[in-house]
Amino acid sequence: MTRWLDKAEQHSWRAYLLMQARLPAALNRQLQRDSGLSLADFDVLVQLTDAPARRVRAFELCRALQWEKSRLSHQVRRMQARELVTREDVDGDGRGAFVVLTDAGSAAIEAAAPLHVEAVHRLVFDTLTRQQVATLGEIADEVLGRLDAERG
Amino acid sequence: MTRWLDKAEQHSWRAYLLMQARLPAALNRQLQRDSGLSLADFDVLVQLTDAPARRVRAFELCRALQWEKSRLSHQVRRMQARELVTREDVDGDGRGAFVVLTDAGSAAIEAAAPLHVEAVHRLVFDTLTRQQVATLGEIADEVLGRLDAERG
DNA sequence: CCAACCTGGATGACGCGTCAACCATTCCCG
DNA sequence: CGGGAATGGTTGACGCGTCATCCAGGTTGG
Repeated sequence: MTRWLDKAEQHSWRAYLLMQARLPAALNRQLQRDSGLSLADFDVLVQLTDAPARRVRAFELCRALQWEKSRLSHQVRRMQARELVTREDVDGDGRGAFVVLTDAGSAAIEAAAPLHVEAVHRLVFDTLTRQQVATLGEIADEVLGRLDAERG
Repeated sequence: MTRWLDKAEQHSWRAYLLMQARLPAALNRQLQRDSGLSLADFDVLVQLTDAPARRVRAFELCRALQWEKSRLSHQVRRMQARELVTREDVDGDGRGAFVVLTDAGSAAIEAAAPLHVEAVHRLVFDTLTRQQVATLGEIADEVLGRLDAERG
């Protein structure tokens, strides 16, 4: 016997699905329009900005961003083509690769960050109460816990 | 002066972003593994199942799903290749097109639906309180309102 | 009537994301 | 040692999603 969703669950689920489709799209458009960056670009650049010598090992980027390696590889290739980052060999480990922030990349994220965080404020936090913000965090933590549990 | 995110906002935001990346991915994998369908396939098939004569005008599907027309067109092309749907001309309007559910499509979603809703229960609703479910809906409605206002 | 406009839809290019396969290097253990 | 397993990374194919562009068929106003 299938457990279907009740009225309240259905409404919340539908609304959540819609938000989850439209919010990233809106933030992406804003970033793209104002700074020529995508959300994925932004995430990578943030990690590199916070790193010593503006460089991070690829596998560490994967860990920090929770990305799989092939995803990072593709992303870095595209960003390299736009000269936001470069790759460098690691001496001491012939397999490894550093992803290195370029000056252009640095400039791009410094320009983008304030506009992006402002958009996040406008679209999300300005309309939510402290309580709602707290609950959002709890919900996400719960679901993430479930996801981790499921993967064993 | 940029308004950065405070501690609580930052935690909620990060957790939300992570959930939003991993939850659809997990649901997609489940659906793909158990039924050979994607979430996008599922959404389209649901609409068609609820429709008289198992067919809906393309532009009505766009309205119902909040998709843009090119997205639907691409999706229908892929689904048609797998014989989940077909297209039919509309008599009375030479531009229009019906998207029509096939028997294979009908069988696919009937098999997929119970497993999918079960996964949604397991990953989301089983761990949330009624209050959290309600708040999730409120949050999504707030943000969707903001998004609509911005496009105003 | 017909030209301008609007609507419904398709297409191509590109970025994002996953999966599977592959390759080189390094590690580890018998 | 030497050979198999693990690690770090790349690549190709494919589905998803957006944007810009195009097109045919309708609609409307002068």
